[in-house]
Amino acid sequence: MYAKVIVDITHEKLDKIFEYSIPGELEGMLKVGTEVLVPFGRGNREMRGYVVGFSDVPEYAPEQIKEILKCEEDKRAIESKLVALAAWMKETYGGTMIQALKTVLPIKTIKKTIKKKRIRLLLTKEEGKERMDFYLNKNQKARARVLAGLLEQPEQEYGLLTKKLNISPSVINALKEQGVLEITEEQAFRNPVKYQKKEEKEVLFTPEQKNAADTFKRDYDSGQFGTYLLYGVTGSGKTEVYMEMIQHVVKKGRQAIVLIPEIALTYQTVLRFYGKFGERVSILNSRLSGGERSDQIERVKNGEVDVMIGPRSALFTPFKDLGLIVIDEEHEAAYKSEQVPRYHARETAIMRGKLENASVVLGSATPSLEAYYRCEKGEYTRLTLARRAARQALPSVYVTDMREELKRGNRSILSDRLKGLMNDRLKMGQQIMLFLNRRGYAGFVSCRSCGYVVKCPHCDVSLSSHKNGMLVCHYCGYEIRAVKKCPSCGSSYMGGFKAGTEAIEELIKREFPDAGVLRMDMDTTRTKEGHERILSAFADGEADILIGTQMIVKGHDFPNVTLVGILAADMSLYGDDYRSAERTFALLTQAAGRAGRGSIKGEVVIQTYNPEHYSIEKAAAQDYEGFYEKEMDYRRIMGYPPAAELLAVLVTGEDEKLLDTAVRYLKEFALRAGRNKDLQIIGPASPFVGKVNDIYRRVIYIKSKDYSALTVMKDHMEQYIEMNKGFQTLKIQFDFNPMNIF
DNA sequence: AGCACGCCGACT
DNA sequence: GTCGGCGTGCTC
Repeated sequence: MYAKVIVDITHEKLDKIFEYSIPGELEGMLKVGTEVLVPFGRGNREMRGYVVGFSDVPEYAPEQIKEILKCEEDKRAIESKLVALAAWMKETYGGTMIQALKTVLPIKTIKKTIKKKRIRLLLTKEEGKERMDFYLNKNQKARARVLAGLLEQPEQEYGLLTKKLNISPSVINALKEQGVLEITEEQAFRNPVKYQKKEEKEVLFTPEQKNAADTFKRDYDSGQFGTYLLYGVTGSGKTEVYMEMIQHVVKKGRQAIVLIPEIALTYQTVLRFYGKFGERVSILNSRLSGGERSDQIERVKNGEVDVMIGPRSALFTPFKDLGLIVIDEEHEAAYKSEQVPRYHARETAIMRGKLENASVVLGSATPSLEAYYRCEKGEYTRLTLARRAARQALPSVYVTDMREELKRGNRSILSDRLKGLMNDRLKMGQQIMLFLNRRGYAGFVSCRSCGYVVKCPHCDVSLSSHKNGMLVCHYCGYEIRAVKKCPSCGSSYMGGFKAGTEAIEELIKREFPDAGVLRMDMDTTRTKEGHERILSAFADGEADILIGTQMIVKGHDFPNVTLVGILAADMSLYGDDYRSAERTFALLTQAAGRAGRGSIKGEVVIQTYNPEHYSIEKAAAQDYEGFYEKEMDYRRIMGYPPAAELLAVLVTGEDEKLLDTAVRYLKEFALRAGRNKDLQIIGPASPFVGKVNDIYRRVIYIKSKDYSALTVMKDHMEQYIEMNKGFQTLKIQFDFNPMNIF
């Protein structure tokens, strides 16, 4: 037997799998993920590595294969479990083992950049000069180079110095021996958030909240570590329930991970956790510097942290004894990775839970169809919070049909009803949120005469018009001046489909000149903390109206908001994507849930051209179950997840002809390989966006009732691709149950 | 990364 | 000749 071993993933050159033979006494003791000690390199120095697979036949020249020295079964079980998780991810989502390991053990890569080795000169200026003459006399050029560098700046980074001066490690070592310099490794952990633990307020739970927490605790205490769906309407107090569960787990000496979509990871949310768990909480987010990130990991390893809050990647926090993983807003698309391995945090969390005997709690007001479906099948336990925590009523929701408005001669973006209600609120000093549902369409420019649409020459998407008179591609950043005349028919009726937040802001300011207006979108939040600033300004009552896109839906609680207007509610219905209806329903429900969080009952106006579509109808009625039934029917008929399993094979390349041939071969191979199986193979198709940055894209879809049939197919295809040189210039990615149809 | 190998200039 | 520094390349 032979074992595949990964030695160290921090250095690119070693970033591959090595093969070792397994000595008799270790036979049967090794598993995927086990840490082993192996001889490495010419000097056979001992190195730590991880087993990532096995084989009966060696792939490498057998006479050159060395033996594993020993295995350390339990010593560092944490990382071993994470490696085992990586192996599962590779199997389930495709890609290489190294890619999987890099996602799961990012600590090491980052650690090196932080735990920076530095070189410090130990000599004074005079001593240095003397030494320098000595080296020059002996013609020791490299040593002189280093010394000269250090005389200029006595302390420098190891990597920087060696690269800049082209110095090999042997030179540094020699100088160290001579006492000219020393090598230091800095290490100081910072805590990114300063705060004080507030004295705990007594939380009064509603019967529903208590019931949910108690069910969890009972199972947990009896050693049942399952998956729960905490299905609670907006404002039902899911966070309190999470915290109660976490506290239970922490009291038993175990740790918890809380996943939050990046956009919802606001200071406010984090503060609530700090208030309860004090310094033993840590956060990971993209705004932390590399140093701060690795400090947090170091704190975790030292056992200084009980609760880690962060986005998808925080799932891999190396806790010693993980007891609970919470995934808030479980339906969010951000939980699916866009990079290989394209894993879903929900499934991966459940797998990690299995490996570590931890429970998983998924929370949402609008659960993903997947999660709800698994509840129906009895795989997850459902915990329901049907009422708002402070007993506020759910808001009243009105749907206005914009076609009717048009017929009545109202050509404005605002329906008469919304405008009327807005005037009311402004008079009463209450706040309004206007939510614009735009996904990719708004702002494109077309010819009203011939229908010509201005597109990006490098990407297969239309350009968006910006206020500064430029047309911009949101995929590659390409920019041109706005055209006045149609390049196709020459007519001058070129017009933008103005529906961006900017345009709406202008209109609102004109319509309500006395109201304070804030706008929040990609442009206004680009700066660091811009997001936070706008939200807190609005919370402090500095403006009456907040206009924004998806991002205003999450996070802050605004008790003074009593009216929510949803403009162009059906925008997200127009993608030919099987998840459009689900996304629309979730967005509308979440947006509507922003209204009436305080003591006054809220109202919501949904403006649409499609009032009879079930996602809008059911969202207006706040009827999740009704929506679920309808949507599941559709998924069943069409064979989309979660009714069936779907694998997208995305192939990209610069040479369109080659791409087409390769994809045709790949499909033929899939047909042959899946001949006797219950598979459906569709395509190849040009995706919705067929070209990005001059790279063409094609996609093949494979459907099956059985997920494992798809992973088997993926393995076959991976082999086929590796064997055939023709695929070398192309990039092929597998996406299981993709979040959108490409 | 870190180790050994082999090249090349300097010196007994 | 040989000693020792320095760059290069490889690691199952």
